[in-house]
Amino acid sequence: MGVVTRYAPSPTGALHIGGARTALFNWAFARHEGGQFLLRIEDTDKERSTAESEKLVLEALDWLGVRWDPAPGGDPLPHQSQRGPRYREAIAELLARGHAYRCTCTPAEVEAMRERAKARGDKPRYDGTCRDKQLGPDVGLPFAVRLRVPESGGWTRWEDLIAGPAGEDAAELDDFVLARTDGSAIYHFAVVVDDHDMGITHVIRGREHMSSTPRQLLIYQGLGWEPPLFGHAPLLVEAGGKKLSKRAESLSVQSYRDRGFTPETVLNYIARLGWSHGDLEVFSQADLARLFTLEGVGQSPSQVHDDKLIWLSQHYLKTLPRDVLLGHLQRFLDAEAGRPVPVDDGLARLVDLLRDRSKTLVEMASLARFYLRDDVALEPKAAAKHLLPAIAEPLGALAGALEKLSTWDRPSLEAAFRSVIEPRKLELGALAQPVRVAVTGGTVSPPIFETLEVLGRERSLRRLGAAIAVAQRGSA
RNA sequence: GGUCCCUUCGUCUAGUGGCCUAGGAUAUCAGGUUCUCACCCUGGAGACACGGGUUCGACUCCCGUAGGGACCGCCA
Repeated sequence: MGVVTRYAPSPTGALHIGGARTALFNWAFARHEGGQFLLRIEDTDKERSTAESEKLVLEALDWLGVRWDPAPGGDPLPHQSQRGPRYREAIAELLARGHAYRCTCTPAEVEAMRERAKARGDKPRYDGTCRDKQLGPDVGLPFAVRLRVPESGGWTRWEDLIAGPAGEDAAELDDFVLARTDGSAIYHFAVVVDDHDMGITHVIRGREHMSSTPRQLLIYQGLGWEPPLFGHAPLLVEAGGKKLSKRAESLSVQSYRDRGFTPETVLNYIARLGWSHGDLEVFSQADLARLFTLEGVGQSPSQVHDDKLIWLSQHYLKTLPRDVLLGHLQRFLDAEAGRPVPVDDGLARLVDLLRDRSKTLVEMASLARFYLRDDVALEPKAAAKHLLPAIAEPLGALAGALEKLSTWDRPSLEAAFRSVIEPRKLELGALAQPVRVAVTGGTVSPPIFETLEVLGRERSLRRLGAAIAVAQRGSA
């Protein structure tokens, strides 16, 4: 029987990178083992679950390229909210087997007994008031259903695929609720039933779920089902060391996208958070499918820092195939230009020139601004420094030489520059920098010949002319 | 409070008793290259939380201490 993993988000907000990593680990493990990776929406909390959140989560997974397989039976995306009847059936089964019982204690009463236990210095827990009452379905009072936790025994031991030997004494657990008074199942129960029904063989999730694993094991036990194998990955924490908050908007997958990181970058980044493969740093999605093992997952929490993310971003900007890069870049180009931008030959070449100089797609689009728009303004500081009267004459000479050029390519452009600087004993930089300011408005751009070549004769000469006028006025 | 978990350079990590005067990456610093910015190249600084054991030998095993964290709901 093959490996089947799953990711089971609750749609209560955008997918943050902690969740994305869990999804990725499950995906990568399943692919590596030649198994299946399933998705399930845990929306039993009607208060907090929203369709918009679900959309955000799916969109994030899609953007990252994490694809899932349909569940047994063909449902591409099971929702817990649709499975109420099945949970009731399983609850009835557990009741019938004597591993659960009806409890008529009200939440207020339970709260009170917890308080009393705490006051005594004991662990706050349900005291078993209804455990042996043998209450039937006809008690006449609203009732919840609780698990009958075995008195003793090493029931909750398991060999964690990541953490190693784990578990605790069942005596530490109290008789927790499985079904609410309205008959609906609580999370721990729904998860067990779902994982069983979906044929999940390996549950890979965050460490925060580790201490609830014993309870789930007890449910499997009560139902007489074989539990899956568990692997609990260390948490992702914020830069300060705090747990990732659901409200950490800045850590949502979408926010990384909007900051101009490519999906390849984000995927690689989260893969290396808590997982490693020797000294390798760069992994494509295909690499992950090939190399991912649970042995490579570490034990300690990882902080989310931008350092390596930015380095990876730069790496992918430099190495991604041109069409892939342009696909990612398009929306940033459009935003920078303020209109839909057709990607012509010149723009494609410019993008190649920008690969080495951009940390993000946002920066790349910004550096392309001089090409995307004709309303580029001269930066005051740059103009004040580089467009002085003394440069007006050489710039004029250059404009004249450029106008006479029969071909507008790198060698011709360079020859034109030489014809101006050599007789005047100027350094190339003395002329290049003013020209750069003239055509891009600022002091940063790709090498000057390439910049002019890409911009084209018309636009270059027009901007040069305007700059010469500025230089002449310079100190006057 | 209880149970459980974690602890190697700032950060991500390699390391499964001798290969470790602890490796890589990133960040940082200094040089080089250069028409700007970057890229790139070279070099520097930078860690086994602490204390006890076990052992011929401990970053690696055990115990304790400290620090950090997760979980203890008719939330997921």
